[in-house]
Amino acid sequence: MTASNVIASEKLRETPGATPRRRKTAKFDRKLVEILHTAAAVFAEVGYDPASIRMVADRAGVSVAGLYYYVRSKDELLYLIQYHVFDGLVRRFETDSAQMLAGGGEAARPEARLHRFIHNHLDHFLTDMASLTVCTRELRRLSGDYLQQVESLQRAYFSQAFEIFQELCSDQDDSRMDPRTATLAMFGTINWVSSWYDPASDKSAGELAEEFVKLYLRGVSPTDGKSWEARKGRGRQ
Amino acid sequence: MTASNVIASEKLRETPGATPRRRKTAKFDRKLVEILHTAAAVFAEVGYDPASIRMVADRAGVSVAGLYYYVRSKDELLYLIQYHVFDGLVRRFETDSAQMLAGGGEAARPEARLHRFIHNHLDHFLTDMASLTVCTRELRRLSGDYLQQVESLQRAYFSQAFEIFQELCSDQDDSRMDPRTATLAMFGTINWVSSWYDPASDKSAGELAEEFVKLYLRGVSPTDGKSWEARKGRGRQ
DNA sequence: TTTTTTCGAGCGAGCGTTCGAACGAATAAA
DNA sequence: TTTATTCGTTCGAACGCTCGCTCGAAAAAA
Repeated sequence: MTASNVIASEKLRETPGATPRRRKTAKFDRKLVEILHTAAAVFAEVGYDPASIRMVADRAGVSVAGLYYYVRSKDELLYLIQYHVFDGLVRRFETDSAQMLAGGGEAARPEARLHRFIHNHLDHFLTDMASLTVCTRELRRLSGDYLQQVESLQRAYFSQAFEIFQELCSDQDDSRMDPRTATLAMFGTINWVSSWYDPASDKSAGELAEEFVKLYLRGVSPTDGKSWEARKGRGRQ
Repeated sequence: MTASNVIASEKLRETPGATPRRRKTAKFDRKLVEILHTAAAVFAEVGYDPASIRMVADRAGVSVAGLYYYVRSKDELLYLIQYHVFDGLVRRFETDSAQMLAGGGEAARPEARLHRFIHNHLDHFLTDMASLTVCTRELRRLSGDYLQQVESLQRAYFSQAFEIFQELCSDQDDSRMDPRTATLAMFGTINWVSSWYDPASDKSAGELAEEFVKLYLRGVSPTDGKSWEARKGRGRQ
């Protein structure tokens, strides 16, 4: 987390306007990260637009002007949150994936990699629910350069999953699943988690990942699938 | 559509404040519906909060004050859109479901009913993308009585799907899927559609429903599921 | 002293909402 | 037929409020 915050903070200095930008001190970076977490919490609670910069400042224990010492705008606040999350997700799975493929054997199979991908996502989510919630709920609220950079990471994240589904879908000629549809279906499932998950009463990230993987690999009731397939074929409506 | 608009309009008259409320004329109801569609389009484009009442009024071809003749507040605009959509979804599937169960045979099987549920949802979505998009994107933006009423319909909608998954999950003792998790996974998938779907290049509602049902009934690559299940069992991370 | 960090006060803009007056068409009274 | 009355509908203008954001100076740290 600390490592990728440095990246986000570097990103921050080289962003659009190319204004020189204040720099230095580890203390600055530390407090910026603290502010980002506070902002994510506020955004997750009431939504990005209804949340005012004054709410964030109050919760962070600084004045409004003090907040603007760390951040250029409200949009940048959201941008840094989203960039940090997607960057973390992509990087972590990239590392994992390389290891799994290098190791070969069971871990290199697409089924195992799908499991890893979903687990990675849900684990991130449980670790920082506020940020992940903000990422999925305010998906396209930014614009211009901010949006472009975030979308670039989102595309990379999508590709990681898409490649897995391409492998999973290719070993069957008839009634083959479209890997793009399957990928989007899965993203829907894991992104939607933030709208219902309650850490107090729901399953752990590991258990949930297990269930999702089972669901996507073999469906809801494995023995029943084929008999239904055979019997069906009638039109409806 | 006309029928359920009457309902929405009745609902409108009996809502919270119990203020007498203006009434009469089919012309009023017709124009209200037109305004709701315009509002849904604007909300879908820029988001509920960034959208101003003036944007909606302009697009609807009325003045701001003129808009408030039809609607009590911006919140009510969103409430009426959401109420109308969920009411339509629940009612239509209720009717379908009753018919299917009464007819018995193939159509009464949970697999067929799942297909019907998903098709119903996606069909509604393609017919009125703006409204459906607003419904899923601004899920909990309302409060008080408005929120309660919409959530009540959402719960009803969830139950309709949940019952199907309960049947689907029950005929297997070992490695049984949790029907609640499966239901939430499916809602994630179909709600997420509004964030990527492009009617110009993507599949039709029917094709998409077919793919989703296949995916949830038997997973991504049916022949592979079992071999993976047998081989797996190793821990990870 | 120099540099980094903090903030009270306030700017202009845009927001959701309201008000009172007016319009047009239909109905009732003359 | 004309006039008066009503009632559904429309709107220009403005109200109060909150928003994101900035400024210049002071405090704290180096």
